[in-house]
Amino acid sequence: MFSQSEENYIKTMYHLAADYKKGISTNAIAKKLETKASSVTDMVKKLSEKNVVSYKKYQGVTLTDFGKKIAANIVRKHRLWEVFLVDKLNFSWDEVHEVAEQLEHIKSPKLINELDAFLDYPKRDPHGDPIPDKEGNLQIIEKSLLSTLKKNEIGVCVGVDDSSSEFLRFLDKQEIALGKQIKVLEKEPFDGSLVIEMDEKTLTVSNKIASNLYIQKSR
Amino acid sequence: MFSQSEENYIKTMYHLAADYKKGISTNAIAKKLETKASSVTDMVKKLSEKNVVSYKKYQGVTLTDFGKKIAANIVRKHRLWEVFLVDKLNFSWDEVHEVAEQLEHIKSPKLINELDAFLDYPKRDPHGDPIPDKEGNLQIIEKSLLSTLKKNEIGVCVGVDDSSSEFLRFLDKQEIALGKQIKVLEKEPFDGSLVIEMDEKTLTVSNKIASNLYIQKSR
DNA sequence: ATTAATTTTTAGTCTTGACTAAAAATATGT
DNA sequence: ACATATTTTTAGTCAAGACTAAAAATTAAT
Repeated sequence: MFSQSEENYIKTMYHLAADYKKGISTNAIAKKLETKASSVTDMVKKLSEKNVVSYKKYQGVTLTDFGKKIAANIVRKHRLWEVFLVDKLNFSWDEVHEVAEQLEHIKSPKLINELDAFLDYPKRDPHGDPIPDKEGNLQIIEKSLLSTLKKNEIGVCVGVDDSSSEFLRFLDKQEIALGKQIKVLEKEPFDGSLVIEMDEKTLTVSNKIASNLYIQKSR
Repeated sequence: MFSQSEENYIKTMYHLAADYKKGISTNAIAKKLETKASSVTDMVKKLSEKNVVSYKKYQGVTLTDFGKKIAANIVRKHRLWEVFLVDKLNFSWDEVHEVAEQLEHIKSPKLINELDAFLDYPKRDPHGDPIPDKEGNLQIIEKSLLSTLKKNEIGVCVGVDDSSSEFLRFLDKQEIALGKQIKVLEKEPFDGSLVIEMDEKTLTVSNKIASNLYIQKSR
């Protein structure tokens, strides 16, 4: 059994793993967790003792298979709770994160299995991120940043990269949501902004927006 | 904001208050929390600083009005989560306590208000205990232990005193549940056992059972 | 009313998880 | 390649919350 603090480290390393293929730096972890590198070193040593991570001094950290399983389970819980909050309790997608950060630490296998069933086995959370199954596997879909689509390409909005409240609320205001079909009408080479068609309406989005929206191309 | 540990102390004192009208002993708290009296003294000092309890050395502890409000809110959360677990997630009434002990510490006013609405504003938890409202008030009903009923008195089962798994599972086996109508057919003076009628069937319950079941008398 | 028994508090220690400052290792720039 | 900059680790503290053992206060008993 792991403490909340340990779980937060494990989850953070899981999320950082993609960007640090050959070992996550203690600094990167410290930045994400808003703590100090020295604290990270301490924790990493402890988790190494528990076979959650493998770690050689100065060489960065990687999750073991065991660690990955623990992590996937925490992420599973986090995302299921997000679905619950949005689908059942009228939370909007920019309000769920903090609460799910707390709920993900509740320890009860029955609770999470029943919750999964109650929500009808959702595959993705409200931001479009995949929910790991009980074994920790997650279904990958090929998605592209809207900014990488070419003129006249069409796709469906399937996720966001940045999920800050500001960005999510901006999307709400523009009525951009998961599942919406988007077609690229124009690409402005100068600033990278895009003219897109959505709901039979035309709108312009900046490159910054387009670089934070994931689209599953249709073909 | 209070730590989980502080909240556990506050809740425990709230429950003990009924039995210790003029100050709760540190020993009583220690027993309930399965800790040592010296640890309780430390915590009580801290909570006294925060105006949650009033405390004079060697004289026992009482919750302040502020403390009572905090406590009622924790109990409210605990009991609402219990309703959720039983009504929505197929938990049985003997399985909910531990999980609710964890869930009661989640901090989010919106979460608990929405949960309350989602559950359709329940008034009692799965064991028949009243759920405090947002202001911390709880609706009292007059209830009597089954063991105090007289021959031929009739009532409805509205709660349990002991809510250990063993007792609750025993009740399940006998099909005794909240809302069931019970009539006392016979009282055995020798051992205090009762012959009761329920669901048009007759059964005998020991005094120990009858002293742990609350009945609202009908008249 | 003293003594004895019990309860409560104090004093000091331990663990977890954080911190700062300094030392050690690695990375970078010319 | 070597000096400098950056990153990482070590060493030593700190606070929260628990513990043990001893001291102090209260309660009980004769």
